[in-house]
Order: sequence, then structure tokens, then C-alpha cells
Amino acid sequence: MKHILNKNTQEVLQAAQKQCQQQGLRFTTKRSNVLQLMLNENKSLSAYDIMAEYKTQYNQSISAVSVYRMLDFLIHAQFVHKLISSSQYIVCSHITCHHAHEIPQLLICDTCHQVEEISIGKLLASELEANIAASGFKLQRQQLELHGVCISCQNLH
Amino acid sequence: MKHILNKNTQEVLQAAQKQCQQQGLRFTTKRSNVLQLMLNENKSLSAYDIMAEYKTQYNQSISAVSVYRMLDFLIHAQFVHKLISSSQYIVCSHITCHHAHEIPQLLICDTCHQVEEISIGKLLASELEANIAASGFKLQRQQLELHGVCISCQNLH
DNA sequence: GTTGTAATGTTACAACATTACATTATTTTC
DNA sequence: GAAAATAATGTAATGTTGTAACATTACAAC
Ligand SMILES: [Zn+2]
Ligand SMILES: [Zn+2]
Ligand SMILES: [Zn+2]
Ligand SMILES: [Zn+2]
Repeated sequence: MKHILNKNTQEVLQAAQKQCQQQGLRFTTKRSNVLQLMLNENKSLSAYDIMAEYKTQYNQSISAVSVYRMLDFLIHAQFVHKLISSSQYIVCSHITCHHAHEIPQLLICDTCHQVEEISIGKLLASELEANIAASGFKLQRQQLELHGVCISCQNLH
Repeated sequence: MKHILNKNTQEVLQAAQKQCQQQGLRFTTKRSNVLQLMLNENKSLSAYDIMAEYKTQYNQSISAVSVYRMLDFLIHAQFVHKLISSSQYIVCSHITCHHAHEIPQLLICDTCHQVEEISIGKLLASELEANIAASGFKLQRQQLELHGVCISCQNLH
């Protein structure tokens, strides 16, 4: 399976627009702006970070509530992931990919807040499932969030 | 490796007390009360839940700040786990065990908030590590939190 | 008992998130 | 194209989780 990861902002925005059209979703200017803003920043952001950046980049105030609603939209459209463990948000690395989204495994750098999104392999996924199924437990949200230090930040110190 | 999981409250409290003595930690009445309270409830609780329950069960008000501090203590003593994904707290299932604590894998029921703590196997752990190491990423916190529905709640509906 | 340290209390506030209701923009229907 | 319906956004208030700063109390060491 070939992964063509997000390359540049314009390409991703166009892909997002297209996907919304196909599904009858409204890709409004503000939603587009929020996604663009998140693409520009190369790290995870809190909703309030986004609110502040929006003001800076577009010279227009938006409310926290609106940010949360736009994030909800972007998450449902599968353009954005929420990092539960840090209450932050990050653009999905696979918007321009054409395959189904696998169980995302998010490597979150606690130093620079960059997030690497790698897919958990089929084998590993099924082992995890088996491990869990032994308890009769039925998984709902499938997303692994792992905290640590990225390779760049390791090399700095 | 044999796991003797926590059985009854008294046994666990005594084990906790003993471990604190051995390590020169103070297992104060309030800390003990909080742990006992958490053992009585068979589910994860928020800090504010604990504050309210404390008032109910011990007829004495304690502040949120104190609850957070006691939770910090109990977490450092390895008696309690924090569920990052839900901002809740749960007693470790292995207080009375005598082996080292492995990478905890917490199966969190989103219906009844009961948490099953299973250990991730050696094999699975090393596969995960390898998967992650491929990115040069260095893990810090090792705790997997998985959300879903427990077997009891599946059988209800 | 005095002194030092750890535990707890009090107050204020920061950060993240939701609810309820009003207004504006867009689409649909006629 | 105007009216009605629906979706998006704004505004205000509030809820939830968590921390900072400083005061007080309990306890141990001497
Ligand atoms: Zn993704
Ligand atoms: Zn980094
Ligand atoms: Zn544990
Ligand atoms: Zn359940």
C-alpha cells in the first residue's frame, strides 16, 4: 500500500475541498482558513492557540466556540485528529491519500509538539485486538497516542 | 509470572501502608481515606468526584487542591493510575502483587467507567517498540488507554 | 520546647470545553 | 426572485479540570 503523504498546503486544501463537494459538506472560508492555519503550523495546537493564530493570520477575531465547532467539522471530515492526551489538534497526514485510514498511531513529541502519524501494521493491530478481545472488551475509538521525544529534539539537547 | 490481583480493600490498604513504611513515605489518614474511597468505587473517578465522595463518605470537606496533591502522591507511590484520556483516576490492580509493573494497558468502558488493567505482553511490547523506533522516536510515558464497551455493558442493552 | 519539614488549607486564576440562545448566510421551495 | 427552511457563526454565560502562591497546621528531630 502506497502512502502519498500531504505535501503542500494548497494541494491539501484542494483535496479537502473536493472531498467535501463529493460528500455534500460545506467547506466554508473559515473552515478552510482553520485548516490552512493548522497546515502552516507544523505542530499540534490547542483550540485557543488556533483562535489566537486565526486573529494573527487573518486579522479577524473568532470565538472559542466557533473554533470548537470548526474542529468538530474537520474531525468528522477526517481532516484533523484530536490528541486526547494533550487536548490538542493536528492535521491528518493522509488527507491526500486514497486508501482507507488505518488505526492511527500518533507519536507526540513533548518537546516541540510535532506529531508523526504512523499507521499501525496489520499484524500488530490484530495482535492488539486479540489481546484485548481476551477480556471480551469491544474497542470503540482506535487511536494510539504515544508520548516521547522526536529524533530532532533528541539530537539537540 | 503469577498475578495476584487486588482482592479486598483492607488487604490493599495494609499493603499500601507497608510499602509506604518501607520507602519512608507518609501514608496519612487522608491519603488512606482517598485510596479506600477509590477502592470502594469500582470505577474511574475525576478529582472532583473524589472530593464529593470524600465529603459524603467521611463527612468532612476537602479542597480540590488537596485531592490533586493526594492523587499525585498515590500516583508516585504507584497505587493509582491517571487516565489521561478521560482525566480520571483509578486504583492500580497490582498493588498487592510482588512483581515489577509492566506497561499498563487500560481498557476503559465508556458506558460504566469500569477499567480493566491488563498487561501488554512482552512480545507485543517489543513489536510496538520496534514499530516506533523505526521513526527514531523515543518513548517516554508508556501507558496504553483503550476506549470501548466492557463485556457487562455489551450484554445489557 | 524550638526548629525544620511535610502536609493540608485558602484563594485566585488559567486552560479547555459546552450550553443556550441570537443572528447571519446559504439552500430549497414555491 | 421572495419566503421558508436549514446550516453556520456569534455572543454570553457557565462548567470542568488543573495549577500557582501563600498561609496554616501537624509532625519529627534535636
Ligand atoms: Zn490520520
Ligand atoms: Zn521534537
Ligand atoms: Zn497498575
Ligand atoms: Zn461497562
